[in-house]
Amino acid sequence: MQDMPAAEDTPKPSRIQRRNRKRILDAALEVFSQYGFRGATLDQIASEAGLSKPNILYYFSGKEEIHVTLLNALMDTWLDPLREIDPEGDPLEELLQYVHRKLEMSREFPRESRLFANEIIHGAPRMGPDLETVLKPLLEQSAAMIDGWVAEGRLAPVDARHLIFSIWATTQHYADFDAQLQVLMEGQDVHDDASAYLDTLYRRLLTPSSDKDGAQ
Amino acid sequence: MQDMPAAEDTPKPSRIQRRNRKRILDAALEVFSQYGFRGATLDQIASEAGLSKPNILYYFSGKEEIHVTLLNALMDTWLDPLREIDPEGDPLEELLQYVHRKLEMSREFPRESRLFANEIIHGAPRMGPDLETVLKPLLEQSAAMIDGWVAEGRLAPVDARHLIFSIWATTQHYADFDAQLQVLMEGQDVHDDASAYLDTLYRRLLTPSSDKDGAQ
DNA sequence: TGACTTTTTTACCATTTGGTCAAGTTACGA
DNA sequence: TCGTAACTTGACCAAATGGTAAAAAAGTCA
Repeated sequence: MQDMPAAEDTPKPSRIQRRNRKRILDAALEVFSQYGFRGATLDQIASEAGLSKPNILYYFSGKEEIHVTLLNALMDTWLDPLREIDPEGDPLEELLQYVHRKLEMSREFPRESRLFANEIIHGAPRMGPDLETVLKPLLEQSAAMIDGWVAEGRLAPVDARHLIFSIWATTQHYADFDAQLQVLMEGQDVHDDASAYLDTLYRRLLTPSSDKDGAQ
Repeated sequence: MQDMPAAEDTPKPSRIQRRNRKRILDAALEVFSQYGFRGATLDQIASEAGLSKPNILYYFSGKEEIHVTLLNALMDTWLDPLREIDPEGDPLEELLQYVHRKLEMSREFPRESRLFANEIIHGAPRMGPDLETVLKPLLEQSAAMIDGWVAEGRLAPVDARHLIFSIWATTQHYADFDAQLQVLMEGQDVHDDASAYLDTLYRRLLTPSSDKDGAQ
């Protein structure tokens, strides 16, 4: 955490300041997630936010800073579901709940998902540090927890890291590839079916063989 | 198929013409997949191709045409693995083979995967028609085949369309989110583990219960 | 080799776009 | 109500970028 550029360290964000920064970030999320970093223009963001371009640059030092701000804010909420897994809970149910929470986030925050996906696809030029310092430790911790569950025989043997990757992939897919799904499943209730399918998928993968001492 | 602009309908592409068009498309794939459509510049593509910018515009009418050409060419090879599923083969093995072929494509053609992902994430502005006319029929056909297998009890009950979506998601993830994986799994042999994991995942999902007549 | 076609390059635009600046305008405490 | 600080804007840049035009160069074939 070596931020705080010593220039303007939020002494006390005024009411109007908070409001406008929020407007800008909302607009930027919309525009960036739709057109990508280079595809988005400050004019678009300004127009979407209902502010003038110079006014936007009054609140943020540049296009880049807006993008980075969004990405940082995103990272936290994005990983919340993973943090909420209870190591004391029932392994299978905890993981299934994680899947469902993640899928729910794809439905509720598709723009955030696409913003993130876009950043990673392009090599994560602005997220390298965060991935290393925030995501990686959390992955390691979660993987260790899952490994523990497997060792105790409370989950079927599974590669913990790739399990997590596949949960990310399958759930975020519904947000990131929405345009494709719209064409392929026009009108159908994609998310409800997805929820049922993913439940089946991970239940069959993770349910320990009920032989002899088999868990529940 | 209402193309063929009546202007230049490839009478006979000269040797040098084929060579340069290929160079340009190679370079464009590299640049587009890395920076996205708007993020890529003709100068970059030209430099990567070892040609001058005007020279590129001699072979393609514009940036857009290069991109569309790439996308169209991609669609075909991209769907080949799905077409190769043998309706007469063993259901489980056919589908597992499909998974492995798809994963292999992610390893061999990550740029193509990212190009495609990028296009879809941004709303598929240049692929709408192709998705409808090429992808959708193929999906329907494949889903029908899988439904048939399930009905015969040769596969565990499963939502065929979402099964296919999840295969796409999990395999392409390894190409599209490579930057993230590099950080999280530095140095490790991601693909081999992925291959084993996905095999387990889909085997457990699809293996029909070995009881007498199956069904749940 | 000479006439003709294909390919390549050297300048050059016109527009877009991120960003600046100085001059307003508004909010707010004393 | 006045003064100061916070906020907003119109007018502008400079650089980047997609694309054009016309001439030069390189092939090609008789």
